[in-house]
Amino acid sequence: MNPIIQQFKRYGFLSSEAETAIEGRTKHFFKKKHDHFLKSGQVLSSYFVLEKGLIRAYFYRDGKEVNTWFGEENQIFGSILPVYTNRPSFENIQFLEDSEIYAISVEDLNELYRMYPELNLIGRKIAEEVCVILEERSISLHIESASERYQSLIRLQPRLLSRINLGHIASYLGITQETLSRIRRY
Amino acid sequence: MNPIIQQFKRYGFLSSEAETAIEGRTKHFFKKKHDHFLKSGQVLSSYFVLEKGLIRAYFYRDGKEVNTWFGEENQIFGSILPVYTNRPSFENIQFLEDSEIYAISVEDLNELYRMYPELNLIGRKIAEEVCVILEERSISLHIESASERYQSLIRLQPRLLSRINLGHIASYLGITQETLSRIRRY
DNA sequence: AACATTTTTTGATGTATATCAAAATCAACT
DNA sequence: AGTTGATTTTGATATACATCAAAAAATGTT
Repeated sequence: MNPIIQQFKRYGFLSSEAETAIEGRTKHFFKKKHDHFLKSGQVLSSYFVLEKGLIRAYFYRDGKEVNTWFGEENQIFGSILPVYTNRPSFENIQFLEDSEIYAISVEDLNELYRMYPELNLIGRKIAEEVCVILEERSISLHIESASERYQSLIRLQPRLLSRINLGHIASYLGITQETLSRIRRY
Repeated sequence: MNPIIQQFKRYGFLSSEAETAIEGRTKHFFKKKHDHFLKSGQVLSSYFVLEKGLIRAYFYRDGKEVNTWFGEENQIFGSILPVYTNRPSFENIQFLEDSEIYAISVEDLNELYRMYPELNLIGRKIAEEVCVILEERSISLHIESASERYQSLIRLQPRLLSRINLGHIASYLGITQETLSRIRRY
C-alpha cells in the first residue's frame, strides 16, 4: 500500500475518494547513495516517505554544510516552509544510502487540500507534530552541552550512529568532529 | 472585535456560525505585571492573543528559569504541545507588564475543530507558521554565536530590548547576563 | 594482499563563554 | 532628596569547545 496514504491515516480519517486522489499523485523513486533529492532553490519541496534508506537535510553556511536533520524509514518528512509559503526550501536533501522513496509535490498537496478539505485535519496534526519535534530540538540546542546533545540524539535516533559518519553527526550537533570524537571516548 | 477571531481570519475563511461559536468561548482577562497565566502541569494551555502587554514563556532547568520566547501585542500564541497531545505544557507563562488578554482553552478549541472542520485549515496554517518560526530559532541556536543571536533577536523583535531586563534576554539567548552585558558594550 | 582514500583519533594551542565576586548604576518608595 | 533593592557592568579566573596539524584506523579498489 502507498506509504504516504498509510502515514496520513495515522493522523486522521481519509475518505476513499481522497485516497484515490493521493494515490494518483504519488511518485515513486529509487535513488543511489549520494544522490540529491532536492537542491535548494531549484525545486519546490514536498512531503515524502522513505520506504527504505536514509537521508539528511542540510544547508550551507560560510561555504560549509550544516546538517539539520536525518530521516529514517517509516516517517513522513518535508520542510514545512514551502508548504506554508509556496517558496522553495533553503535546505538540500541527500540520500546517505541507496533508497526507495514515495513523494508528493507541494503543488499537488495544496490542490488536494482544496479538493478534500478533510485533509486539513491531517495536515494540521502533522504540522503540530513537527512543532513538538522542533520545540524539543530548540531546547536541546538552547540548554544542553555538546555531550548532552549527543546523548539526546542516541535516545531519539539510536540507529543513526551505525549508519552515518561522525562528521555528519557532529555537524548536526553543532560541534566539530574532533570534539565529538573526544566526547565518545569519555 | 474579538482579537482571536481577527487573528484566525488572517489565516483563512471563517463562517459566521464558527465565528459566533468562537465568540462564545473566548475568555477575556486583565492581568498584573508578574502574574502567571499558566503554571506548568496545572492547567491545559490554550491559544491566546495579547491585546496589550508583554509575556514570557519559560521552564525550569536545574532549579533555574530558562526563557523560551517572548510575546508582544497582536500575535497569536500558545504552545502546540497541549493542542497536539492533550497534555499540559511544561512551560510557564508570565506577564512582564500589566496586560489584557483574550484566550480560548484547548478543550474548547478541540471542540470547535470537531464542530467546524473548516477551522482545521486555519489551525494547519497557524501550526505551519509556528514550524517556520521554530526552524529559524533552531538554526539560530545551532550555528550563530551569542552575539549573532543577539543581533537576530534585535532584528526579529526590536521593541523587546527596551521592555525586558537583561537577565531575561540572556536566558532566552542561552548565555549569562554578564556575557550579554559585554556583548552590548562591543 | 597492497595501495589509495576516507574516517576517526590524538595532541597542542587558541577563543568564546561561564563563574564568582564586587562595584556601579538605575528605579522604587518613603 | 535619601535610602533600599534591583539591575547592569566590570574584573579575574576557569572551562568547554574550536582550530590546526598529524597519526592511526577503517574502508574501498585493483
